[in-house]
Amino acid sequence: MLQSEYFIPTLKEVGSEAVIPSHQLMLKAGLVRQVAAGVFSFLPLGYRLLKKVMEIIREEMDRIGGQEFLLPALNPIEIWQQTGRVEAIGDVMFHIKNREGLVLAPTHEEIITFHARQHIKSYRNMPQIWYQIQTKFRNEPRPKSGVLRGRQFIMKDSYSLDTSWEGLDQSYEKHFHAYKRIFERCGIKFFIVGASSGAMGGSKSQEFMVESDSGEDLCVISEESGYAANLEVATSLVPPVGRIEDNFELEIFPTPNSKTIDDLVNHFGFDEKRCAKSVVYIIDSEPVLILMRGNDELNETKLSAVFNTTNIRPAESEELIRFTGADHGSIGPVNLKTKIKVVADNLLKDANGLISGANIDGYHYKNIDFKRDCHIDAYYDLRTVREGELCPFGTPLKIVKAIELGHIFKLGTKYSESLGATFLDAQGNEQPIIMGSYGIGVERVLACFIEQNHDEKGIIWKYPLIPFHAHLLGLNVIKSQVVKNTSFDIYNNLRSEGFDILFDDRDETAGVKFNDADLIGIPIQIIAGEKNIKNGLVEIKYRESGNRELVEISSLAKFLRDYYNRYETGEK
RNA sequence: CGGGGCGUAGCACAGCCCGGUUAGCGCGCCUGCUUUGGGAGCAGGAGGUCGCAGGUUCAAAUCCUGCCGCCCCGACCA
Repeated sequence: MLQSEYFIPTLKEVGSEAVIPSHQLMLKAGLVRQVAAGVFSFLPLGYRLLKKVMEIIREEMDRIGGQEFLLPALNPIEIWQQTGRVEAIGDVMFHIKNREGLVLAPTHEEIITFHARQHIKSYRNMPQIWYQIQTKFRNEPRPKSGVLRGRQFIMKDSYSLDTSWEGLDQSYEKHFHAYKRIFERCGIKFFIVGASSGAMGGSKSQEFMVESDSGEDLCVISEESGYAANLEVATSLVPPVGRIEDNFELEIFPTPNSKTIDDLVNHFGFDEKRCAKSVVYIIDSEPVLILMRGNDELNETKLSAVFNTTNIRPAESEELIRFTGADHGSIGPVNLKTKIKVVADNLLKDANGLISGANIDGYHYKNIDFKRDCHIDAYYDLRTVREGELCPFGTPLKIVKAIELGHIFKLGTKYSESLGATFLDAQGNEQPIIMGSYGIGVERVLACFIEQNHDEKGIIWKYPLIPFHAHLLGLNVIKSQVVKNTSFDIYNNLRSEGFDILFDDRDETAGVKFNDADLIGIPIQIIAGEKNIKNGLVEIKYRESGNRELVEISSLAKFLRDYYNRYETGEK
C-alpha cells in the first residue's frame, strides 16, 4: 500500500475529550473518528485491524463447529414482547419511531430462538452452535472511553442449542476454550471471573476480563489461590457475628442525631460488628427489610439473584415510614409497624447482642437476639466483598478494575420456553431446547490491546494483530532517485513475496515519517536512506524495542519470513 | 437521570469575568524557493453564520433565557 494514496489521517494532538490511551491513540493513529456520542467510524487502517480480530474470532469459532450467520439488526418488537425483554431491557433498546413495531436489536437470543423454533424439531438436529459478527445497538445512558462503551458496536455473539444440560455443559466448555484461544492469539493479558447472569437469565456465567483503570467492572482476585470473581458475585471468608454469653434483656434507648452505624459507634462506643444495619428494598413491588452486619455494603446483584428478579429498588422515605414506622437511621427488625419480609446477611445468622433501629425515629434497641426477639425469614449471602478479606480458599483477595471483553452464559430454557422452541426427544417427548449465549466485544479487543501495548510514541502492534508486515520508509524518496528506485523495488519485491507492506512514499521529511511510523506501530520498520542504500543495505527498526540493525536489501524477504516464522512456530 | 465542564477556521486552543477597531495564536492546507536520518526554513496566500434561537443594548463571541451537541464524575449497564 502506497501511503501517499492511503487514507491515514494521523494527528499530532487530540482534544481533551479523549482521556484514556486507547482512545487517544486510535484517534491519533487515524484508526477511528467519532461521529456522535458512542458512535464511531472505522477508517481504513482501523478497519483493517478490526478485520484481523474478526478473522481470529472466525477461525476459533469455526474450529468448535460454529456456523456463521448474519442476523438482522431490525427486529419485530413482537418477538421481544414474547420473552418479556422489552420491559427488562427498557430504555437501552432503540425503538423505531416512523415504523411501528420495529426495534434495533441489542442482542440476538430472540432471533436465534425464532429460527431454532422454525427448524430444530428433533433431538437429531442438535447440538448446534450458531454465531455472527454483527452490529449491536444499545441506547447507553452514557457512552464513554472511546469505543469501549458505544451505542453502536460490533459483537461476536454465538448461541448453542442442545438437547440436554450435559450437552450445554459441553457447548459452554467449547466456548470457554475458544475464547481463551481467541484472546491468547490476540496477545491480550486477561483473566476469567465468575459472573452474574443479570437480566440475561440462566445459571452459570463467566466473564473474560482485562485489568484496566478504564474498566467499569470491579473484580475480586486472589493470585495465590486463583480465585477470581466479579464483585457482583464474589464471596469471602469472614467469621460470622455469632452469639455472646451474656444474653441481656431487649432494651430500647434514645439515639438522637445517630443516623448511621458510624454515629452509633462513635456516640455510644458499640462494636460496629454487633450493629445490624437495616435497609428496605422494594422487590417486585413488595417491601423487604434487609439486615447487614455493621457497615457491610448490600450487594444488589446478589439480592437480585436471591429474589430472582431485576425489579428491585431502595424504598423511599415515605415508604419506610409507612412500612416500618420510622425513617432511615432508626429502622430495625423489632417492633415493625407492618408485617414485612425480613432477610439478613449470613454473617448475622442467629446472632444476639445486636443493636438495631427501634422503628421509632431517634430510638434503637440493644441486646437484640435474632432467635428471641424477632423473626428473620431467611439468611443469604448479601454482602459486598471488601479488599483485604480472605477469598473462599483462604488467601488474601484484592479488588481490581477491569474491562469486560467477553461473557459466556448458560442460558437454559428461558428463551426456548417463552418462544416455544421445542424438540422431540428420543422417547418422543416434547422438550424445550437448552441454550447458551456467548459474546465478545470486537472493538474492545482492539482497544484493550492498545491499552496494553503502547508507549509515549504510539501503538505497538504484535503479530497476528498487525495492519501490515512492515512499514517501508523511503527517506527523501521524491528527490533522491536512488532512494526512489530502490525503495520501489523493495516494495514490489516484498509484495510479490506475499508480504503486506505499507510504503511511506510521501513527500515528507524523515522526522514526520519516523514519528508517524512509531505512532501507527507496525512492528518492523524498513528505513531506506541514501547512504545505506549505496552500500546495498537498509536499516531495520523494531518498533517495540527500538533496536536497529542493518540488513542486506537482497535478503529482506528472508528477513521478514524468518521474523514472522518465529511467531508461527511459537518461538517468540 | 443527578452533578460539573465545554462548544470560536480542517485540528488543538486563547479571547468572554470587565460588551466597543478588521476575532487571535499554533498546527494543518495552497503557491514559490531552499532543505532532506527524528514532527524543516523563508516569503506569499486561502480559510470563520464565534453551536442554534430569542432577548438586553447605540453596539453582543462577550451579558440574560431557552434549546441542541459533546466530554468528565456518579447512577445505570441486557
